[in-house]
Amino acid sequence: MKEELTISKLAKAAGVGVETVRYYQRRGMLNTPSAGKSYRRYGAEHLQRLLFIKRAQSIGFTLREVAELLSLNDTRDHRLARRLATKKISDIEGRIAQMSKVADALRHLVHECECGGQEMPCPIIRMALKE
Amino acid sequence: MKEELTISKLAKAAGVGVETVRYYQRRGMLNTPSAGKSYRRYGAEHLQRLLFIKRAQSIGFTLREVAELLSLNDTRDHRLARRLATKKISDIEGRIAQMSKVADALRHLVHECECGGQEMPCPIIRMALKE
DNA sequence: ATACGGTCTGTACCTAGGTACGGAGTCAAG
DNA sequence: CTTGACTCCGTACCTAGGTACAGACCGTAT
Repeated sequence: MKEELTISKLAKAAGVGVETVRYYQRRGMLNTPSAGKSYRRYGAEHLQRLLFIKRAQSIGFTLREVAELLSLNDTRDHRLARRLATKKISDIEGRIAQMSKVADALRHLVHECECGGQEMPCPIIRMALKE
Repeated sequence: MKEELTISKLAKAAGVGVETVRYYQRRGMLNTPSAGKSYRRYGAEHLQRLLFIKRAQSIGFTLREVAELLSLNDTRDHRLARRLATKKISDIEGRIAQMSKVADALRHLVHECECGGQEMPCPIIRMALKE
């Protein structure tokens, strides 16, 4: 593998800032290649890892969880990875269910609000009061 | 209306901490009744507001947005409340779509991992790399 | 060979959303 | 009337997830 990217190229390729890359390194989520008296060079695996972090994060994983996922990869413990992944799946399902309910409620309220006149209290505000 | 609750009763009723109540007051989201040389007393409307904040927050509104919603309620600007709610709906829909894709991918990977042997690299980690 | 711009290290700062604490006043039970 | 619990107020601190320096060093185009 050619280690060809400087840190700023790497950051740019991943769509993050240089400081963010360093931050992940500080958190131990991204290894820091040795500099050898010059600048560090980064390769495809670093980029992959950064993209992984970004994607997992955008899904709603915290950095701590992302780190956990990454370390599973490193330990090659398939069973554990499966357990975590399975747990994560039900997490996600739960969150989706929650969010669907909320979206439904909001849709209903917007509709109700459109129908009601200006004089009544806005139903969007009242929504949150009842389960 | 009877203003009967002390701050700790109020906080408890809403399921938050006393300090959190004060924090919301500092943020101007909850008014601070005058103490009149004694302890402040809180009523049902304070509790309602606190519950609103909690619920709206659990839905994914930031405190800033919650404050905005509350002030909308105060100004009775239905159109703006609707716009906010509508925007939030598409936010939520987007996140649901994202999360569904991820859940699917994870399910697929868990299956694949269960079928593959220990010797192959765990596919669960590889997931996030491809769209 | 020097100037300009990127890198490295360390530390400081930022927003969001709280949480904790110190010191003083107040309330209510015994 | 004392004691213990609660309140008030101001300020400090905390985690998460970064972002921004400063000062020194490196590397490349001119």
